[in-house]
Amino acid sequence: MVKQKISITDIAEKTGLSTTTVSRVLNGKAEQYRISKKSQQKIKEVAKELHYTPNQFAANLRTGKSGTMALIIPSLNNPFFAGIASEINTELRKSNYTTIISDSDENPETEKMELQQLIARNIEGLIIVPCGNEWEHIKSLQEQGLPVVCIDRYFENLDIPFVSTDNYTGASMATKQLIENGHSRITCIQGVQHSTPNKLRIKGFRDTMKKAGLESESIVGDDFTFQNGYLETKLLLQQKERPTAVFTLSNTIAMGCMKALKEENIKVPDDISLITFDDHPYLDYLVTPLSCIAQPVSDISKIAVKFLISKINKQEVKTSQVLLRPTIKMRDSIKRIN
Amino acid sequence: MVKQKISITDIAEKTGLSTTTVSRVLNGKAEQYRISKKSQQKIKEVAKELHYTPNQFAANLRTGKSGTMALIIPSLNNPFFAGIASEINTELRKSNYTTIISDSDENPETEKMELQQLIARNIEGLIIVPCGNEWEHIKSLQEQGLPVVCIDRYFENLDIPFVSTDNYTGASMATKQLIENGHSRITCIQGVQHSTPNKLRIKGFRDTMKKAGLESESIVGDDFTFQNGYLETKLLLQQKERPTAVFTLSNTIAMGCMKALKEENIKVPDDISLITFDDHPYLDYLVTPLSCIAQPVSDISKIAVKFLISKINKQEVKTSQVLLRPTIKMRDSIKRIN
DNA sequence: GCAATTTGAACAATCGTTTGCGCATATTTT
DNA sequence: AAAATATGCGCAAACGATTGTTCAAATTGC
Repeated sequence: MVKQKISITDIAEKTGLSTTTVSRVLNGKAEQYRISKKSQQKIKEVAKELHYTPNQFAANLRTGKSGTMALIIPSLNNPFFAGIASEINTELRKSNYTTIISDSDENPETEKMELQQLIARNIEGLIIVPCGNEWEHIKSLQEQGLPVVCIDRYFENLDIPFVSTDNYTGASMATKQLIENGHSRITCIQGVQHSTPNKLRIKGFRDTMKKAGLESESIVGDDFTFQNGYLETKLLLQQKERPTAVFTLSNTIAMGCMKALKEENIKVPDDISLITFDDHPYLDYLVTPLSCIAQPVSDISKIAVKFLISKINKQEVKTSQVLLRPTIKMRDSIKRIN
Repeated sequence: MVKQKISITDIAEKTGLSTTTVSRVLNGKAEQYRISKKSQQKIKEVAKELHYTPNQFAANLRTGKSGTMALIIPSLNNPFFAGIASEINTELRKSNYTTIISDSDENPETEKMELQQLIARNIEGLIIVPCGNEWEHIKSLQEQGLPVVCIDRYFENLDIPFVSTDNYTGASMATKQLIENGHSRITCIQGVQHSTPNKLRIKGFRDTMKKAGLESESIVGDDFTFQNGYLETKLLLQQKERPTAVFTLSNTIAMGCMKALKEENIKVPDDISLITFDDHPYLDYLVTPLSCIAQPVSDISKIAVKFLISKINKQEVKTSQVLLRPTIKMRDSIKRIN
């Protein structure tokens, strides 16, 4: 703590006015309480001269408002989430909120603990990428009056607002692309199974396969990690009949997959085609520029913030559950076969 | 804010004890103040039953301790900084601190404003990657008693603690590597010129060139961005006599460089060799796996946190200015010529 | 059995702001 | 010139926790 912090009282003394008046001027309520221009000026001058910074804690204690929002994501190390964090951080700052970013590390217990901490900090709102399939602790916060919005992952049939990608469509697009290029033996490497995006992507994949008369779809994996992508691909390559195409459900999985392919000296797209969920600048410069389903990260973040702010301002929002359409970015990782 | 928050007073009422006693028990000072086991138990039970969470604001107002640290980085979107943020976040949490991550967006004015905000939040310590060459505002905070440590970028000849990479050595290693492979026309694309890491990297580059009798070194660029890397490379390729090797001073610059090279259909390393500062998982899967100077991100973060905690605990630290040795990761982006 | 000590806990001030209410003075109205 | 209204500002009580000090009751010592 910076010692000798100067308070509203110091300004009051120096100006010969009361803390009440100082507070009002500094909060822009001067007009409302008819403080004379002269006093206003004096107070502002002295405040500047003394380098006054209000003690948020005191103000917050009094008002119950913290000016703080919380963002909980599964991992800052995942570029997808880092991007979201960055966007939300700046977006919230525009509305004069400070964001506390927490990393649940894909662990529901950690998530709960962080949430506790955050509550103690009197957060005014929460944006969360829930990392488990339990929703009670989140729902209960909402019921206590805390504005909450889920992003990326969410809970269906629950009235917690969310903003996410239309994962079903995204996966369908990717799968269709593969099929149209003649692929039929397609393996999908998935992430956390119970997560809504994963479920919907899988559904999109399955439905599209089925519609094309391709029943033999194979789905493997269980985590949105590099590790998972690597291991599953390794296993995949052991099979007698390898797939001709792989659809990875995240950029992290894709990276793991690529590592395995590289080790086994399998070329994309000549030996195997690849498409993934999530875009990333690097994807353009890979051995084979990777085709992907790009999520509207920026829009997701902005809408989520908007929801939160509206809730706080008690504005009515018609819809608060939004799915944004992803775009497919074709690069060179899919080979036309047959 | 969650309404109907229960306070220490509620517990006091329900147990028939005073807030004093409740506070002491809940803060683990029961023994010190000889609170009976029975009372302790009762208080803890009721606290749990009521789902009590302390109001940090009240506590902090009283104690002046906020349990909050600040981290200011130039951009969460840069994977290098995102990695640092992630590490520091979890590291500080281990010591029971909440971290507020701020994004200065490479803008000194923004940095100053954020700092103001953070001061108002009574942060107990600051880890910062300063984004300008002004240090007064940071130094002044330190002089007011705020523990500060710079990471990555820092100020020489100032007694602000810092943890960074030995950039001079890193750049020397990279340059030497290039020279040993027969390169003499080497262009270095730098980042923010006044930043200490950049200056030292440039110095390492220059000295190594000079030592090898290569005086004609060319240095271009002025920002740690994708843009900068792209534009400078574009310009580079216009020259009559192109360099045989490029040394980019960050991963973002490298990406921009690669984009330009790709557009002009220049192959790495056949047409031009490339090495960059900063590692990233993706580097392994690029068209040409990119050789790099990897910074010890994890160690930097951990040491920075350690410094901060020591300062707060008023422990003496012998040295508080540390440069960590980077490692060179050879992949396939350097061609032996001549 | 009375003083001395220990045990267990409460009083009340405090941190820096905000805010409902109140109260002089100054100005205008009639 | 008295009444009504407007202007400019301050009092003092919160907010919820922490803490130096005090104090009664229980226990011990002699």
